[in-house]
Amino acid sequence: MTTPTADWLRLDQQICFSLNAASRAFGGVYRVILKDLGLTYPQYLVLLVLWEHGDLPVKDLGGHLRLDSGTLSPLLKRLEAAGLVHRERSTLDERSVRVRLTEDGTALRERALEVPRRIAAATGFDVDEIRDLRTRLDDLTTALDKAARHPDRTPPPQQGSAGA
Amino acid sequence: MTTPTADWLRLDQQICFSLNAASRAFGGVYRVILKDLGLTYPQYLVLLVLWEHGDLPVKDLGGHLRLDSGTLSPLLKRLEAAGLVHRERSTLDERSVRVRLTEDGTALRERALEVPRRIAAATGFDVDEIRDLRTRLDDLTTALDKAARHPDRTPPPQQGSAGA
DNA sequence: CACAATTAAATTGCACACAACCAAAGAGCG
DNA sequence: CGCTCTTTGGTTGTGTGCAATTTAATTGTG
Repeated sequence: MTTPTADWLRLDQQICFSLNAASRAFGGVYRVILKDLGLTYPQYLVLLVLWEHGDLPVKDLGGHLRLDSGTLSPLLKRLEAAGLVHRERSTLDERSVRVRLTEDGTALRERALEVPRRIAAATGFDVDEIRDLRTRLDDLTTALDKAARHPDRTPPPQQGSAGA
Repeated sequence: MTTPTADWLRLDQQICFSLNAASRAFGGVYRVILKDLGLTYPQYLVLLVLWEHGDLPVKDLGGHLRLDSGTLSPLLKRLEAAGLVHRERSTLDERSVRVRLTEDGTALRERALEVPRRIAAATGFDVDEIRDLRTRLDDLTTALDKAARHPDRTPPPQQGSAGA
């Protein structure tokens, strides 16, 4: 109504594109900072989960990170080649592969403690702003995930959605 | 001060990870919606720019999207194979390659007008919320880009930043 | 004009993401 | 036990994203 349809393609771009750009900008900063540790950003995320939760099967790791085996398998192979984690099949359930930190992987945590401060400094945002932003993003993710599971049960914006 | 150093690795994870997760969640929704148009999300972004600005050299396209030729070259090759754009070297400056929409590429815009409405519906956010979020994300991107260019000239977060 | 420096694209190599498919192992049931 | 179904990881193929290198064209300087 208020916006001509022709402008929608610009408005639309701004939402998703801003998110995409911010995500890649973060990636750029992490890339610089994590280079000292020999890690990529996704590898760092995997280690964060392991440092916090200890040994985990690949399945649970993917649950925490929202990643599937197609992404995690080669990534974990590289972390194992770097000597930071070790993979071993569970004896109870041989389908499951448990990911365990090596001594080097555990030790790397000490050096990683520097990372958050440097990232926070790079953003220039204070803690409250960050927390607020995070909350909104998580709400957005939840809504989008739900929408992705159902194909498109969204009623047109006109008309009251009395259908429920 | 307020947070034990050991918890920083969790706080840190939440900011960047929320952003990353939201970005990928958006990607998932776009993937479903754009499948009808035979486009990926980055390809759609390229077309958005071309629909808005008309013909552009690869360089300017990358400027709008914050992407370099390493990403754009193969992407544009695929768009050209799909018959949506055409590439031709400029006669004035033969280093430059101009990207031009074909008739099919121009016509696709009509069908793309549906996309923003479906995306907006998927988020469940209203226009003001979206705009506010976008503003913050753009601020974040600006800060991060600046920080990425300078290695690490950020003073410790204590001390009032009276410097301005 | 010769020649170094710069610029625009393309190419190569590496690392995600994700869909689709595959194989092995477990679970449930006759 | 045999059979099917499900679960868990792995593999393959496609498409980005980005660093580093290469090639061709242009610009700047003497």
